[in-house]
Amino acid sequence: MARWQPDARGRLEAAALELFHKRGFEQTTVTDIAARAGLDKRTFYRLFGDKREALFSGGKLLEEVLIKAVAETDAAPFETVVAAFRRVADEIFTDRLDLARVRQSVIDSSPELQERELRKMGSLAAAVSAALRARGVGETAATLATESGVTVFRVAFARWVAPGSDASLTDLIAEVAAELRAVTSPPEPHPDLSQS
Amino acid sequence: MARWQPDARGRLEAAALELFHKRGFEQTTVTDIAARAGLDKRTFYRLFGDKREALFSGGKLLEEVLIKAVAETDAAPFETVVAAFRRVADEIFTDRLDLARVRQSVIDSSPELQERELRKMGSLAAAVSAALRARGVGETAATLATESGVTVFRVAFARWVAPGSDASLTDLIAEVAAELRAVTSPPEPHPDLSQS
DNA sequence: AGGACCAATGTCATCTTGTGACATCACCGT
DNA sequence: ACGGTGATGTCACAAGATGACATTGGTCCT
Repeated sequence: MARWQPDARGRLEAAALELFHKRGFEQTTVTDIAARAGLDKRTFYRLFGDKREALFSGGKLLEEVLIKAVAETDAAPFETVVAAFRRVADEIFTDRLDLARVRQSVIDSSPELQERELRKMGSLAAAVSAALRARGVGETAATLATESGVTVFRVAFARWVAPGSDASLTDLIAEVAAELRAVTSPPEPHPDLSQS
Repeated sequence: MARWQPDARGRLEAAALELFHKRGFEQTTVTDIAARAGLDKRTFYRLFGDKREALFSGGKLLEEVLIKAVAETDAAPFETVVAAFRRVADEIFTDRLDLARVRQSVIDSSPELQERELRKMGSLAAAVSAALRARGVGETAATLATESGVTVFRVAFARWVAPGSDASLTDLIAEVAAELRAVTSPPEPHPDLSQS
């Protein structure tokens, strides 16, 4: 059973991350990636929809864990989503800070990759929202709770990978969630009339 | 001054919207668009960065109006952003429902266009957040208020263009903002112990 | 054993996107 | 009139993406 090297997909992902990091996304050709993995360009396109997708295969696991957590949690919508993201932080991102940093630096360097990341977040949000609705949450509440939860996760994630940071992602998510609650709280009737 | 037909950019935008709508985004070639506008493919790429950009030129005006509204409003961060979007709704989207519906149907039909729309929203959010920070709002609060405001706008906009809807975008934004506040309010300590 | 079959990969051809380099052409001010 | 100038057209080409077909070992069935 040694006709081909095993795990072609994994080799291509590793090669892509490496080359994107070293030369930049635009300067890396799909043929380069395939060659470094000992494969052909055509094989790359059989395993990935396009050049960017090699960086985003982990999204599937993320979505699965998240959906499962939502389905198993019984709380108010927004709290459920936040709790689900905290569980994801524990189960998936702990011990992967270095990888996350490299990956994020690559994404930050390319608008094309940022677009794809946004799209992944969007489909993630759609799945979470569907999971909430499956629990009886109304459509609007599900959407708003999900979007707010995703916002919290994104801000917390950005802090987590920022240089010099050392807090755990779980804690950061809890902190940012509290801050969002404060920001969206109904305003004081006359906030400008007194100092308190 | 009739060497060339005037408003090449506008003609290309109209041609792109028409062809994307009639044949679909993928099935429309840049050469098709240029030909229909009586121009050359190369000219298209001088006016637009890529094929999708022909659908998103309005974003610049949107950002300007939004930034101006944020700069001129003096209220809490989230309320400021919501108010700014309501002003945008009045100044830009009123009387453009039909166009918005066509445009949205085109975007909804193509993942590539959805990616671009997400990116536009992202840069819009960055600009709004910067405008808030220029008014002394802290970085985290600015980000969270902006992202929440954008979420409100997106949900309201989706309702506005949905078939059968007839409420004004301004009113929808106010409604959704109230719903988001409700969703992110701190939860009751023991919500399952009594019916109230 | 021997051949049919299969799944992963390679090869080739082709279209489209996007861009650099250069040509064209009518209008402009002097 | 003449040489800029700016918007446009023409040509060439690398890279992304995809369909059609070939290759190649391994598996399974008889």
